[in-house]
Amino acid sequence: MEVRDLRALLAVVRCGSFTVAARQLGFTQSAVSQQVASLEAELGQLLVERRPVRPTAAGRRLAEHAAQVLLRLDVASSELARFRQRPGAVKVALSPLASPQLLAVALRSVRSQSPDLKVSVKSVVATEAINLLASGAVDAALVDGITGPSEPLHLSGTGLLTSRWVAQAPLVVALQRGHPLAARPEISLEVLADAPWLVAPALLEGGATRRHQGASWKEPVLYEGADLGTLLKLVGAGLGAALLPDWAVEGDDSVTGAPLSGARLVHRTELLTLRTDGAGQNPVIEAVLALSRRV
Amino acid sequence: MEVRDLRALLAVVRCGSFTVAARQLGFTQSAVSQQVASLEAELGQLLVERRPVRPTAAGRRLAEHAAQVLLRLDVASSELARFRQRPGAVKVALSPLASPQLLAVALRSVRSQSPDLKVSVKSVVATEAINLLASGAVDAALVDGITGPSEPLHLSGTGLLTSRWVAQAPLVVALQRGHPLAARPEISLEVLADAPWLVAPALLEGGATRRHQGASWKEPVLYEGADLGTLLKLVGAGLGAALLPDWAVEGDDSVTGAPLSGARLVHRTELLTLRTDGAGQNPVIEAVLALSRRV
DNA sequence: CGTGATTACGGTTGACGTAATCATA
DNA sequence: TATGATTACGTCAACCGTAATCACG
Repeated sequence: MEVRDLRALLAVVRCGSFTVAARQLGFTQSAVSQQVASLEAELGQLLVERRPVRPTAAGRRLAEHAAQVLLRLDVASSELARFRQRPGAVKVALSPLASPQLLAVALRSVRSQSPDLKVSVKSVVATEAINLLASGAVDAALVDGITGPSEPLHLSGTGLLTSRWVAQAPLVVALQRGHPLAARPEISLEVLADAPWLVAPALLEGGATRRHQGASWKEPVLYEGADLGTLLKLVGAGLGAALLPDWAVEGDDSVTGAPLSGARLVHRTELLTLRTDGAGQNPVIEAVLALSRRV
Repeated sequence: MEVRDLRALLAVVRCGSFTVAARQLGFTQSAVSQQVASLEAELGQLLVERRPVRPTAAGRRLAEHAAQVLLRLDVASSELARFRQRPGAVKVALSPLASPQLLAVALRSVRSQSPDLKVSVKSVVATEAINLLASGAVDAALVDGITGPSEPLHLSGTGLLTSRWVAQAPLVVALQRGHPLAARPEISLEVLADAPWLVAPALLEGGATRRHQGASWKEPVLYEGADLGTLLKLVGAGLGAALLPDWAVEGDDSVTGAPLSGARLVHRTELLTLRTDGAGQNPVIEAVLALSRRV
């Protein structure tokens, strides 16, 4: 089981083609074919069907393992690179609803203390943050999501990274102002079962909510963007209800937020970093943590 | 980053010697030296100090990653091997206090339904079970431990394996019969802070208890064996108190179990298996799960 | 037939082992 | 000085690319 072969398998499974996988990897089609064949020989079974190129059950499973192995190798090499050189610049990834206030205040305090430090912030979808950390493109990531009050956010690559809880906010059901349900002091998800529903996976991963809503729920309207203002306008226009952290609905007059009852869910943002194990910590991380402790 | 090199690094770190690492791996000393050197060149930093051979901070961290990567590769190859051949025999690992009753009943029912199936059971320390599963030496493992009522057992290799909750029992404080504290209806851990304490890591991993007992606790007496009878005799002889599942103290007349209060902890056993994703399930696993659902 | 995967084959690379060298307890 | 890691170097395996072949749409 060579790393190279696993990388080839993963690329082939993802691309659905030896040719384009080879292009991606910088090999010839022939080489990739041999690499996959070598895996198949070693394991004694077919991993991808050819013409059309489609993974077998075994191949699909091995590809999952391969993805995790390669991710960990990336994380390892990023971590080790960080052992070498102390950071002169700090890059932070930020998912759309990840308490930007917190980061803003932290950055201000960092700027005042060490003005020569280069700081850059990059906005990303939550699930992308792990890859950025793994590849070393960012030093830390503030990501957010919906979970139970004492559950961690479960992101795919967790365990490799350290995640620290940084902020937590109650969830509200965002409704068009004047909506009949908005009068209630609290709303349970069951009440909304038949209401139209807006889902914005790029803005806020609602993994936990999927589990809470039964099969009886309507197919939600999908908003593929990551812009909060647009989503609020859609809600305000009566297209549907959305689940958001309470502070997110403050800005828009056409939308009201009704507290959620029943479903024990919260909005949380966590700070993800590579495990650097002491030794020369990142000033931005320190500042964010100091703030979150005070809040 | 080659798998071979990572394996070499890990062996060197574990053995504290290039020579014996090489013997373990079936290489010459020279080869291992070159493999580690190759890693060091690639990462641009020293991973192990020589004379004496000791990992640097970076090396230690990389070795941790390496261990996880190699474990996952083992799991992958075991899983894939299982895709090939349907099992004619079933091997189960069992940690010392992992509800043996459950397995016994399950095995009886399996024997009656398919008498031609070879079944073997192997007793192991809980932490060893993962390696056995990964190497393919066993098909399933019943492991137990102490955690919170809704927390999973956190074992190092989890995430690679599927773990299913199979049984749960209240924890009791095992005390010498006639012990002054035994008269109480319930005992909190705080009350026992100054009492002598018996810890048996091979018998029952008390990971969670470590967190619950403050620094003020006495250094516990260590019992290195994995034999419940012996531990109970030690308790009965007044050597100290021990934390055990309630059914474990039934057998011995010199010991009583007092229910635990305050600390929200339980004893749980979980069934660990490779992810086989449907397709030809293991009859023993099915039987154990069927039983646990009934209980 | 044409696109795309496999197989055949040669060149080059690089990994391991032997043996000599070096360093440290 | 002896044990044990590194370095030098030759050999051999294997990996990749080119090119021919094969198979499926």
